[in-house]
Amino acid sequence: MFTMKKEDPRSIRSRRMLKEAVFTLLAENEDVSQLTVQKITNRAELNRATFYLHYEDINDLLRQIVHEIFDELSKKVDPLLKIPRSNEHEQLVAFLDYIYEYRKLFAVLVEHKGFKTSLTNLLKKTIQARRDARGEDLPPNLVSLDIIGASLLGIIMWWVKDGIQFSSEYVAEQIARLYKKE
Amino acid sequence: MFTMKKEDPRSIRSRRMLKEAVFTLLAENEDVSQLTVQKITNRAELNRATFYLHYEDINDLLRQIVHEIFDELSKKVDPLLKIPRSNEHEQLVAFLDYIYEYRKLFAVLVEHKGFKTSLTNLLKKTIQARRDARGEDLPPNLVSLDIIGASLLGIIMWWVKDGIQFSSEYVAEQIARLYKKE
DNA sequence: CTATTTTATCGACATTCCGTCAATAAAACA
DNA sequence: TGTTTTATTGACGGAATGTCGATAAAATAG
Repeated sequence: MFTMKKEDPRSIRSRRMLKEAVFTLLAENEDVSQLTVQKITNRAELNRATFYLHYEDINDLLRQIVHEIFDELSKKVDPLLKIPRSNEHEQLVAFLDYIYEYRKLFAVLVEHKGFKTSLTNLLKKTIQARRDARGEDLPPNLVSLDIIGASLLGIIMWWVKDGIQFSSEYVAEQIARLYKKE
Repeated sequence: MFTMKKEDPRSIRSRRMLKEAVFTLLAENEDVSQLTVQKITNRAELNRATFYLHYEDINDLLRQIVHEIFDELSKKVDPLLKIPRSNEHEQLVAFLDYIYEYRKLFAVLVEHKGFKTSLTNLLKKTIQARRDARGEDLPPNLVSLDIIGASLLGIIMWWVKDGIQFSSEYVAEQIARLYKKE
């Protein structure tokens, strides 16, 4: 049996308040570089020193927020990877729909290095899974995973930041056209 | 005849020193977010207040540096666009070679919004020029300029930040494979 | 060439943010 | 309930910011 060491409810509440403060501030500010510990703790109605008990700095807090979002995103993506490739378009749209749902947050976090790395890794993992599923009918002149991951990241960054008027369906179709050899 | 209002040589020298200070600091720091006006003016051996006479803030200074680099880059790219498409590969390699030359600076500046916009516009302009040159044999299922620009930006960002061990030749070939329908 | 005007640079000030104390308050536990 | 543990807090020193008036250097007029 695991002896789960109980966490002080004050800590849990403080961390929740700090994260919520970041969410509301980002929704107003639109710019991650304008965040200060001062603003965050004011919004969370906590002392500034309390922040440093839970996080090393603002980047550390953002890192953890990113981690949690990716846990959730991975949980939604992983089952999709098990579906056969006939549904590739639906898979892609479902994935993009999730991003669209969090587009404002993504538009901010996509500037964060850890976020870019996590998202790229998820994309590469997904592409690799598809290639594995396809088996032997791989095209001979293969584009490397790095390149595909980087280009997909670029498209998603553009979409959430400057092209959010386009639907998931449109972006999915454009991506399909780009990568499909015909 | 234009009456060029002469600039105070002190101003010219100060701006030059401040820009050079940024270059040397970025070459050491590797991180644009760690720049401070303090550090820049210390390195430039100028008073901190002098900085604010010439630039609004650090972003303003970076904006102007970006602008100058793109003036230079555009001058190199524009002639290439006039060459017929048989030399597309050489054009792409020449373009990437220029980026490779400034890769350390690019790796830093590519985080800057103005830089991304400028680079994307240049890429889109280049792609459009090629499409125009090709005339009527355009593929029916065209990928939008926005999408191609965004994916190329993503690839270049990855290259200068995480994949600089790869040669211009390699990246050019991968890009060609990605966008060429066969 | 000298005197005057213009303006670039500088030292200093108030403000804000940062990171870290010891003191206090709240939760966990015996 | 009384004791131990730990989360929260106010306060302090240091650093960066943006903006003064004072000074020094360049441009200009006589």
